Amino acid sequence: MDNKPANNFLHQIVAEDLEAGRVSEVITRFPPEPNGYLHVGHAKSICLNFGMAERFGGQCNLRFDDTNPEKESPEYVASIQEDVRWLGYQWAGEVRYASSYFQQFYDWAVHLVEQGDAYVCDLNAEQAREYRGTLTEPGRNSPFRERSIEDNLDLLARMKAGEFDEGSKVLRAKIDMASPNMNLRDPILYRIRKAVHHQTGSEWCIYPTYDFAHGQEDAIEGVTHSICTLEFEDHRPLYDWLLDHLPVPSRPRQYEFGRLNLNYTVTSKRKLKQLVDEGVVDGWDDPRMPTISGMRRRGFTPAAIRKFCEMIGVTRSDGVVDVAMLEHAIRDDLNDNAPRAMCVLRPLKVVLTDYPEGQVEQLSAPAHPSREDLGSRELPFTRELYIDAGDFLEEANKKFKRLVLGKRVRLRNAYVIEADSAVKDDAGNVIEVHAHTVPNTIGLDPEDGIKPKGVIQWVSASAGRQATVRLYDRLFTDAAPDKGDKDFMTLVNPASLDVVEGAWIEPGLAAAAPEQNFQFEREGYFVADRFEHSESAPVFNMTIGLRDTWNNG
RNA sequence: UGGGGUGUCGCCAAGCGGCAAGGCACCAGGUUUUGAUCCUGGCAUUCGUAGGUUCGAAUCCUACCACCCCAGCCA
Repeated sequence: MDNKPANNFLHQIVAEDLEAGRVSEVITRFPPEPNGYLHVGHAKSICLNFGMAERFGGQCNLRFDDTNPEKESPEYVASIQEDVRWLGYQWAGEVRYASSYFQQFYDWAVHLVEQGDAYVCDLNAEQAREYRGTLTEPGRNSPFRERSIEDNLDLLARMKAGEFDEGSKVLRAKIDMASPNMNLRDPILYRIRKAVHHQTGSEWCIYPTYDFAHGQEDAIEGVTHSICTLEFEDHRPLYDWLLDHLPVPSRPRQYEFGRLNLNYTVTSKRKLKQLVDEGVVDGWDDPRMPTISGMRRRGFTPAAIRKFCEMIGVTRSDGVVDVAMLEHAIRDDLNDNAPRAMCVLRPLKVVLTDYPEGQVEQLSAPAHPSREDLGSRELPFTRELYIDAGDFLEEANKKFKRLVLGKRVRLRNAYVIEADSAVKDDAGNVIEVHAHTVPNTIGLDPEDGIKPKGVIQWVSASAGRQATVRLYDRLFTDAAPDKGDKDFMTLVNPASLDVVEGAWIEPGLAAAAPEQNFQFEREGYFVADRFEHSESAPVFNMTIGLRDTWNNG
């Protein structure tokens, strides 16, 4: 309970509350609305809320804030639970739903009316907007503001009974139409929505607004610290007003933190949904998406995402985090834990003219340079093999540490070879390289003392397997696709996906389990696709390339 | 021009009156059968600006400036 990652201002608040005895235990909650898939911004909130409970020995609830049936669906309810679990968190007890408290909310609405603190208003949406005033001008009281308690009670009951049309009436709190805080200008508590709700069906035709639900949900669940993002700060006075005017069972407190912004990324459910709906990506879990499920499919690990959230911290300032930090987090995890393997993305055949046809040597290579516990794998070595086309040049300067005619290069985990000639097609393209092995160089330097310039990966042409490898680049070409009046849809990177159909992989890779991570040496980290990879038709997704400091940055 | 916030290195972020942590990125070396990893070193005489209080301020006070949020019967 006391081995903490970094400290942040909320940890301090909670620690002080515990110490002062203001709360005896910490109860937090992660309250998504099931109207989209969770994204990396939610991961920050999840890590914060669940992490807080973990750190202080409390509990964290998963509660769906399902007060708007028109935008929600069971698909989202399911995906959200899966994502939270995948991140490694366990919520306290059963999953909760705001909708399961609807009767209580209604009873409290009646309570407010009886106290003279709420009234039924017949203004339509446009009229209500007019009466609300503007940022600089106070609003005016609704002509329905002074209805009698009896009338309000009757009208509210009939709203609930379905007697009125959508939009014709709302229940509003009677606070202050002249408040400089717009949220206090008689905020709407209930609206009529004759929609089927994914949890309550047709039981209700009036639904509470966020403001009339959130604080009470927290109070019902005994939430002590209700953590939300900065844009709800102006709602806190209303959150408190409602709790002060209702006979709630506990008194939660709201605290706000700055939401996560990532450059080259959009994190808005609306925009992510648009990318999905317009087919820019293949779905919410497309590996290019910053959704939890997209990152999962891309090969990110829960540990890396949690590490990232720890790195960026929690504050009240809203900044833009460099995606390089997210990339660092996943590289760091995978460098430690991903087995190494070899994959040739752009195959160029090499024939070792001195190597006997039909001969196969089973070479053994460690799965990881420092993790002996990860074991080793067998690499069949044969006369014909593939290297990457980018690893050969007929002639090159000394900076080029790969294969050059007349020069040597080490085949990773195998022999040093020397290139003799290049075979070209009619157009002059190199289609094959003839080379020979330097004897006795498995695990040893050449006996003549002439060391190879570099090391390159290879795959046996006869024993290797072919695979589909998907290479990804950032989804947006602009560092701030979300900012200003730019249309983010026009900033989509046309080259964000590159599907390589004819890649060659070392034989053992075909048997990889879906979601297994690897480092394809000298290329990057890859993962066997969660849904489409199979031993007979291997499919790998690039998680992130290796850091490359070759051409000065 | 109303209200609520935030301003510390290119980015994130410690700092809570005693003399600017750390991470990312970047740069320079070293090791290396991954141009990776790893290791070493460098990287804010200065904390939005201007005043003030104090022996002493990023930390307190004042004014100003910049940016973000709020006028959904969304959350």
